[in-house]
Amino acid sequence: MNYTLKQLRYFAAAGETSSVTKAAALVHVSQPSISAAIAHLEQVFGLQLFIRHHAQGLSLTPAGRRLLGEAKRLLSQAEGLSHYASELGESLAGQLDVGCFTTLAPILMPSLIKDFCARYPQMQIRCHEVHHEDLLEGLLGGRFEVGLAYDLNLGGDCAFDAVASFPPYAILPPDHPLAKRRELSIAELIDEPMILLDLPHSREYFRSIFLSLGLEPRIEQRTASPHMVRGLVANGFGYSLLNARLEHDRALDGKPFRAIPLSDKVQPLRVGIVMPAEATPTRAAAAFAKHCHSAWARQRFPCQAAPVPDETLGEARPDR
Amino acid sequence: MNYTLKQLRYFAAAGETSSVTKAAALVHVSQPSISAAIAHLEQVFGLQLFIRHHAQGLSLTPAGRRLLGEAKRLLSQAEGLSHYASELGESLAGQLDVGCFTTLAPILMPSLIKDFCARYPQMQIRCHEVHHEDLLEGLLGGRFEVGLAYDLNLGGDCAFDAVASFPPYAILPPDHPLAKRRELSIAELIDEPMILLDLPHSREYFRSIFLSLGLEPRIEQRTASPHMVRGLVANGFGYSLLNARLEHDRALDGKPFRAIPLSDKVQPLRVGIVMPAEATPTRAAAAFAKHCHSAWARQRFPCQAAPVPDETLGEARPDR
DNA sequence: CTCATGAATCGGTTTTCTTGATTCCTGTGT
DNA sequence: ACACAGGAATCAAGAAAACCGATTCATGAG
Repeated sequence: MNYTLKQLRYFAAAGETSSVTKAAALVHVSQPSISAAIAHLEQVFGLQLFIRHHAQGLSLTPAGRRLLGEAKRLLSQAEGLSHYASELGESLAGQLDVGCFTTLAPILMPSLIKDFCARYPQMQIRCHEVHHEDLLEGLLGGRFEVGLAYDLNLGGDCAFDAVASFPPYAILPPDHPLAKRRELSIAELIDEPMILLDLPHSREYFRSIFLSLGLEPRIEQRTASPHMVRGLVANGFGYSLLNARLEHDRALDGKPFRAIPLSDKVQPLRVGIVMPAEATPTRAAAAFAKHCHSAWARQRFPCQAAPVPDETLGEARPDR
Repeated sequence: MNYTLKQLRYFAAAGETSSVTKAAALVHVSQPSISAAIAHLEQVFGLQLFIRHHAQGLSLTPAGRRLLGEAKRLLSQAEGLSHYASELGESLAGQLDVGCFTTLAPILMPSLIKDFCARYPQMQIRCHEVHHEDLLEGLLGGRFEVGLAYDLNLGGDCAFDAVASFPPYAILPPDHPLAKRRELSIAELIDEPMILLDLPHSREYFRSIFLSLGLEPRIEQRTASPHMVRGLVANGFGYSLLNARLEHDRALDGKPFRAIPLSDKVQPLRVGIVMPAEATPTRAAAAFAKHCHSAWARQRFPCQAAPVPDETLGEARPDR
């Protein structure tokens, strides 16, 4: 058997007023309740808290007086916990853990974080660069509150809130015969050797693009790194398709390549906020999501993605 | 509406096991109880603590994880309070406030405190020198836990536990004709001028001694200070009766006097432990009371009082 | 001696806690 | 594809407790 915060509260009231009746008035409760609470505490502590003066109120015993201080301290800490909890839910202060798809992170997050923290100086964002599976697992496992990723293959557990759309574009070696074109169709490239960005989900995405046109690419090389793709293309191994575009069209080894929009109507890759489907987001998480939307609307990112058209926005969004 | 320590306990268990069922087993309670507690906390905090994986347990949200730490801290503090309370009641450590009748204090308390603290090194005694009324008020008002005083006129609110008895003795100027006697009867002194120790209760006590013999003293001077009484006697103003005896029979001005036992069968003044009647004493208080008894039995005090004979011991003692 | 005050006690009522049973969902093994 | 096991939510019912109004009891004041 143990005691209750409520009993402590009643005890503290009685200790401060030296009267059961006054304490009852103070905490808006009947006099027997106070009496019972004190009796209960005295029983579980095996300790006399008050000495009763029959028609003259109470006074604390020395032990009771010492306990009163501790009790009040505990009560205020309990109240502090309550405050802390609501702060966690409502305030725009503290730490927000964001999981971001690896290749997207260095392109998007720095300016997002910078602007977000400028707007909410009390907040600090910790960005975790993870792969798709880790992102989902981390979101569901509570390591992150928000994720930023492509909408490939999210399970039903996570809701995707599209923010920007990345149409695929072709990249070619600068000396390629088609490299001067303003736009290209996939059909024109189909016989060229292709470098495939071979990541768990991107694989299937690019495959679906070719399938939708009834074509089959001639895959020359496959690599899991976008930088490697650019390097191979810049060094003349073939063409490739990518979605995220860098500010300057150069591979990491400094060799240039050409990026050319596609004329085909193909499904763009969408980037958006990912959150656990049924979880009610924290105010901070919601603010971050909103910030992503407005950041995209306000300024174009170096990656040059188009804002998501209105009719495709916000689907699969959690309803609270 | 507010939360409960029990709910926090259930939440902590769930947070640590990441499972409602395991938590239920951990705290020996049914699974719906855990579920309900979590739901309640989430409601009052307006904050999602867990995300539920339908057939796969729970995991904490970031907010929940942060709250878990605070919750566990609060819980351990609550437990600490409980421990502290039982310590207060049971342990022989900490502070014990003793109220002692003013004139008795410098005679009795120093060695009592010294021996008590030697036996219980964790304890420290604070001695308050007070008058009779203040002693009773302080005991009932909770300023002291134990009192040491004469048994004069305690109200029914306080119980007296006799420890030692002080038979009255006469003091005379050294050049008085009767000063060389080994003992005296009051009848022999009755025509001499008397110095009365005129304190609230002692007054009536000395009066009752004379009344019981059918005599009336010839009161020459009255003073509220025992030291003053001795000074007046030593300077030849008359005789007096006192109870507490000093180690050396000299007034504060250095003048000697003579102390002579009385041959009359008069009621001695008893000294004892005073405690609120209905209060259950702290272990420390009980230990102090016991210590007083054994100290008296073991050694004679400078005041030369006799130990209380068994048959008069312990009357009006609280029954628990 | 009566009255006012204040705490304890007592029954009855309402609220909350707790629990077993059930349902619902998901992952797994056949 | 299917049954099945594991696990959380839900439900209804019963138990415990908290709460309250009324009463009682003890004390101090007038």
